[in-house]
Amino acid sequence: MTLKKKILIHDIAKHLDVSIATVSLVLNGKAKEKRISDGLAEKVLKYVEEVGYKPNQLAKSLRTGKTHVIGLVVEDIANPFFATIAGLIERKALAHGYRIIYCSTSNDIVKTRDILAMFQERHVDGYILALPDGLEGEVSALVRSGKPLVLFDRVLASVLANAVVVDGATGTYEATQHLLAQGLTSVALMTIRDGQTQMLARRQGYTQALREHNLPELVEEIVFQQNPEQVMEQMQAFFQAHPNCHGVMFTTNYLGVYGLEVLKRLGRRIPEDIAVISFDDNDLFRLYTPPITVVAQPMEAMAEEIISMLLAALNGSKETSRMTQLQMAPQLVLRQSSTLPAAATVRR
Amino acid sequence: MTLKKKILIHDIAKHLDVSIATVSLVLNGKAKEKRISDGLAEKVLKYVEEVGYKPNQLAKSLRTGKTHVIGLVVEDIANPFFATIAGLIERKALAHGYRIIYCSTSNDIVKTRDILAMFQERHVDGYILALPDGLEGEVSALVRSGKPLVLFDRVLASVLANAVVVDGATGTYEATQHLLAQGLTSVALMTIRDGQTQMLARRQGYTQALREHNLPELVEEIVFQQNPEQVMEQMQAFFQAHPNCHGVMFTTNYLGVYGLEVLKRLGRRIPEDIAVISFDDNDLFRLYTPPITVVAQPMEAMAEEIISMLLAALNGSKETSRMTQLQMAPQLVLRQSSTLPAAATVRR
DNA sequence: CAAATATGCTAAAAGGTTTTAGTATATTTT
DNA sequence: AAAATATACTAAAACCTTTTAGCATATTTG
Repeated sequence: MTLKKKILIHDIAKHLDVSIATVSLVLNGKAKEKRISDGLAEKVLKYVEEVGYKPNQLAKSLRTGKTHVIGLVVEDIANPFFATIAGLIERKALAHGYRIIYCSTSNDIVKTRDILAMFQERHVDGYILALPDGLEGEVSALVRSGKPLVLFDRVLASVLANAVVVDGATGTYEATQHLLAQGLTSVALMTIRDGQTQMLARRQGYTQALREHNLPELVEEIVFQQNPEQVMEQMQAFFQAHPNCHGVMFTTNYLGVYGLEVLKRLGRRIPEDIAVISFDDNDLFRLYTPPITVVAQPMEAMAEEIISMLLAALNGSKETSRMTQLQMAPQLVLRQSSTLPAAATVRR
Repeated sequence: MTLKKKILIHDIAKHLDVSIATVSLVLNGKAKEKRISDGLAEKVLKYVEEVGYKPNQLAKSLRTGKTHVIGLVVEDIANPFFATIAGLIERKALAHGYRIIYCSTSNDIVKTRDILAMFQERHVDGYILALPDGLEGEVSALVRSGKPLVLFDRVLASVLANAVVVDGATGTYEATQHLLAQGLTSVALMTIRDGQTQMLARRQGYTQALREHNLPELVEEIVFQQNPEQVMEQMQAFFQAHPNCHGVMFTTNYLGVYGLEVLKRLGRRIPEDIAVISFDDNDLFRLYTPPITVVAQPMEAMAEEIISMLLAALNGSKETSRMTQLQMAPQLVLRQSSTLPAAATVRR
């Protein structure tokens, strides 16, 4: 039960009767470069191993300015989309020696501003960000400062930065086409009232598809940051007000979940009474009765791209830094919820 | 676009023509204690505010040994249970000025050992841990070292530490009773092959209920860390081998999800052919057809207890430290999946 | 053989803060 | 009026590294 005092680089140096600098250089792989003899380097390494010395990361960070920590900002870690992407990012980051410190924004601008300031204070080496609208200034400043940074899921209107997003417009366009091709004439879009770019893109794909069929749009914007019951009430009112709407597309996973609950309460059969498609895939959609057609995002590939983009920025020279904007293709996963029984195909 | 150099405490002191110590003391609220005059204190505060000086957290941490970071270890951040609890913990921690740095263990002992070492290196102030078995030594050492620490979800057999867990035995006991009360005579338990304490408790509750009814156990242990397809194959084989099993209980959310998929593939009707209950609640279970009866854990309350327990340890004196083990009651949420149609009640 | 270069290592500064022990003056007590 | 105490600060050590500039000594070059 010996309260053994934390061992320091100084102790190593003393014991081996060399200077602190020597130990440090060896430990940081600069022995060759700084002409420490192989014999001595080996001796240092051996003793360090023996006593299990680990440099104090705080002191190291203070001196080098590097923390090997990546700040990850998501909308809500409890949201399956973000939880999944966070899990994947974490794993890949860890494999490259980086840790993740994360925060959820709840899409609250003030809270997010605080989070960014906090990350900065903590000297994170890089940022992976899915931000609410309204932080253009902060992010621009960050980019200008040369901090490695990757936006994902959504970008900020006026900010030029590295980004990995999904081509939501094409996703919803194809999904809407799929519904219209079956003869539906009244397809609604359930989205959120918010300027987030990914939501705008998803809406645009829907709009384009309807326009090509000369059909009117039917968009319901869910007021943001209500509690679940309020959201569902709004949806319920919408569906009741539009009994002739026989198809609906939800622009994000939690809207889809709420929507399913509402349709269930209303006793609407899927797809007989109303065809359903949601953005984002998850267990619920896959296993629901009937299984829900979704526009799935390529989670694994996105995580991979995000991390490698960030690593490139982390390792790259400040001077050569170029912004990369990557748009990935989503995948329409057809399931029963959007496939009308043959009889119905013509009816509407 | 001025590349303004980071302002330091030294700059503040110089500009106000006082010592660095004075500025530091004022900033840390020790002006009164150290008898800095009100006038000067105010002047310092004003100027600091004016130039927006923020102390370097690394330097501060190096000096004080406090980082205001909490290390959170979960099994898998993409698992809804852990994602939800993580989200709640994050919010509450933030409200108290603590940040979260998290890692997923995948129940891998070696990986977890690394994570703990990493947290230590990063000087986290406290730990919130849901660990795989086999790290008794590490955690004991951590506890002995006096580091604030709270285990949750599961404890470690031989380790005495703060902990917040759910009374899983009672949860499954009541759930099983509920099934047996309806006349079922063959109820299976689908659990994982692993010594995690929460799983053992859940199994025990099931065992006790069956014993009271003089019925034989029917336990299938899913081999850990297979891929989804393998898990489902194992389950499928089990259900096929036990056609007379008319009730099943899953001991954790992802087993439940896999189970539903398998039962669907097999065309078994719920609850007519087989009644289903799962541990943990989530959107899928709530909205499934039929809705799935669950043993729900009190997420919000657990998060609250975890954080307040950790904060108590963080603020408490080293000397007075007492271990608290808290067991919370889960809630059996009855839904259709476990309620047999009247006709069936007697049949079996 | 002197000068130049290579080799092998180290002293000390730097990174930015907190905190202890102490100093100088002002005030109170005896 | 001397001694004791209170007041208002500050100098410098401490936290633990990394890294630059430089110092001996050994080797090579001209």
